[in-house]
Order: sequence, then structure tokens, then C-alpha cells
Amino acid sequence: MRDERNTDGTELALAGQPPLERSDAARNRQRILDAAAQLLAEKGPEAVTMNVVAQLAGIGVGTVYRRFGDLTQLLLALLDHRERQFQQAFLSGPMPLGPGAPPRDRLRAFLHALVDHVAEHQTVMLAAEAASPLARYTTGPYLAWHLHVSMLVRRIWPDADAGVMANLLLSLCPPSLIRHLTARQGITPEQIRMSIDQLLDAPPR
Amino acid sequence: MRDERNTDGTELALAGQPPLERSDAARNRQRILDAAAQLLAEKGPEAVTMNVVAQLAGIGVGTVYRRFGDLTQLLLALLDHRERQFQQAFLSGPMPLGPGAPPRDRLRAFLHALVDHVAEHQTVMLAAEAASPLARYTTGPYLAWHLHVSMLVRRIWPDADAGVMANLLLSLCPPSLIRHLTARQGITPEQIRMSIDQLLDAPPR
DNA sequence: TTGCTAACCGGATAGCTATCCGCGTACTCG
DNA sequence: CGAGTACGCGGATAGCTATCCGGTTAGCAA
Repeated sequence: MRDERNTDGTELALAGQPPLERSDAARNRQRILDAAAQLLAEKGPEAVTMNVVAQLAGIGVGTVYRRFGDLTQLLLALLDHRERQFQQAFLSGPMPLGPGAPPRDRLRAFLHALVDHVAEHQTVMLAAEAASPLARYTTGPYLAWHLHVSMLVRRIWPDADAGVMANLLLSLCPPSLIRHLTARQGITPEQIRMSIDQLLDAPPR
Repeated sequence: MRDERNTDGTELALAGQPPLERSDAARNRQRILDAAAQLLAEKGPEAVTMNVVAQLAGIGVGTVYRRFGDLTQLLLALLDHRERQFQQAFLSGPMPLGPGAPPRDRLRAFLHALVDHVAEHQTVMLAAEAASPLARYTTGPYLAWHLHVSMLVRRIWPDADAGVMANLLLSLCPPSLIRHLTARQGITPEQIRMSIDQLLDAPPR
């Protein structure tokens, strides 16, 4: 993955704000993530409990809580890598998702991509949502989505409340709904995207 | 308190099918609901736990689970009365919420009313959502909302997938979002209603 | 190398949800 | 009115999340 130690502390002079993680702490963080990922892959999201993760990682449960706060954050940490990819796609990727396209097209492309993104990671996201529903709105990824959509909304509906509107648009694909539609009703992400388009193109006067 | 038996059949509309509840069971159901309502009113939704409810009601915890299945359903049962009022309002109340108005106006009125309804009961609904996020989509109230909105959608967008579209519209006001906006951001239900309108009136080409 | 200290470790613990099963009782039928 | 039985009762239990705190160790400095 990466260096075991941040031996070169001297060079971190200007990045020195975070007080620097001790090497055993960094090692254990990685063990925890590995154990959680393994459990998730082999036995599904139900099996990812703090106790089991700690045991599999060979450390105490208290350590897991100190590193990740709670189960929700541990689960979300597993998605971190994919989340960064997604962010890069809509911040600086190719059109129409990335910059350059008209705001309306970018919004549509973003919502399409978000549906797929959520559908792909529904198990983890749903487990996180179950552990604490309000957490969603304060996670890094959500805030990034919100910022992006707000910007687009300001350009599409100049006199709307962009903050609220962005939240409404994002709530069109919560993990629980995606899961309900795809797993319990046999709906495909494609069908969901079509309905979203129809909703945004809206009013048959 | 009230009648020991459901001889009067108040709730049992046309159903003799359910094999009739034993009197001690009915008495305990009421005690549980009373205890839960009291806890909710006096100490907030956090305090409503199965153990505490059982103790306050003076019965065993096993009984609470047999009567209500799980915490989510117990909490939702507390809303049952209000839920029926709300249903009556959009099924047979005055225009524009009730029948008679153009579908588009009814949909708008329904979403406005739903925002208020959710905002009013956000604490209970949020606790229910936290206990199990997927339950939302299979509760009686949600199914009733969905049926109603589907009907309106079929008339507004005749060639849309009404089922999916209705779910999307309903997910515009999940308890968690309403709570997040009102409690943590200082947004009023009125502002949320305005943004919903703007979204539905949609596209500034 | 040695000593110091802040940070980390992890088992014990409290309180929760949900299930199980032997005991007790309300209702039915003769 | 009296006996049988199906249903309800509720304490004991397992497994979970999250917290706490005394013992331990990594990293730094001399």
C-alpha cells in the first residue's frame, strides 16, 4: 500500500497540521480496513460488525472505535477510493459529466452517474444509512455532491434556493430507494434514470 | 380505560378474518401504546426503547415484540391515527388536495401536505427510519401515498413509469432530509415547498 | 543507549434489539 | 357450569454498538 512509517517527518514541515499518525496506529488502521473489506466480500454487509472486524484484524474493539468513530464511518471508509474516482469524474472528467457542457446536461449526466454509483455500492451505503440516517448529509462525499449540484442549480434556476434544491435533487436516489426498486421490484437503474429525466423535463402543460 | 374487547369492531371495518384478539392481548396492546406515547412526550424519541416501554407498561419485553414486531412498527403505530386523517384528506377531503382538482394541482397540494406532515412527525418518523431504512417502503401509509401519487402521475405523464415516478416524488421528502434541513440548517417547510414547486415547474430551457 | 511522555491499545462494561420456550390463562365447547 | 386447549405471557439469553480507563509502547531528545 504505502510506507509503513512516516519516517521523513522533517519534510512534512508544511503539512504538519494533522499531528502525524503513529506507526502502530497506521498499521492497525490498514488491518481494520482489510478485515472489513474481506468480511464484506465474503459474507456480505450484515457480517461487518465492529466486534468481528476487531477480532479478524487481531486487535481490540476499542481501537476500531478510536480509528473510525462508528460503524457508519468504517463502512464509508471502504468506499473512499471509489468516491474519489467519482468526484474526479464530475469535477474534471470528460463531457457531459465534466466541465464544458451546458449546466442542464451536466445535471442530467450527474444524476445518471449518481444512480449507477449508488446502485453499484448499495449494500455498503445501505448498511451505513441503517446505522445512522442523518450521517449521510454530513459525510465528505455528500457534501461534495451537494456543492457540485448547487453550482449547477444556480446556473439553471438563477432565482431558486440552490442549497435546498440541490438536497432535493440528491434525495432522488437514496440508497434505500435504489435498493427497494432494484432488489424488491425488479426495476433496473436504466428505468430509474429514465424516470428522473421525465421528472426534470417535467410539465406537460 | 376502554372496552375490554373489540366487540364494537371500530377498527375491524369488514374483517372477521383475523381470528379475534384475546382480551388480555388487547389490554396489553393499549398499555404498550400508552407507555410508548408517554415516553415519547416526556423524554423524546431516544427514550422509547423496547425494554423501557415494557417495564413502564408493566409487562414483559417478549410481549411487546409479539404485538408490534419491532421498534419501527411500534413507533409507526403511534402515528396511526394521524396517518388516517391525512389519508382521508387526500382521498376524500376538499380541493385541491382531495378529488375534483386537476391532477397537477392535486399532486402539488399533496407534496405540500406531505412536507408538513413529515415535518410535524419528524421525530417519530426519523426514529423509525433509523431502526430500519427499508421498512419505509412497505408500511401501510407509504403504500397508500404511493398508490395515490401513482394515480396522479398516470394522468399527468401518461407514458411514464408511474410506479417508479411515484417513488421518486415521494423520496423528495424523507424524514431524514426534512430533519436535516429544518433542524440543522434553519430551513422552513415553506421554503422546502417552494423549491419542490420550482423543481416540478422545471425547465427554463 | 536511555529516559520521558503523549498517544495508543484492548478487555471489561452498560444498555440496546430481538428470540426462545416453559408456564399461565382466557375463551370455547359440551 | 366445568374442563380442555390454543394462545398469550414474560424472564432468560445471545449478540450487537459504543464507552471507559489502566497498562503499554512508539517516537523524540539528550
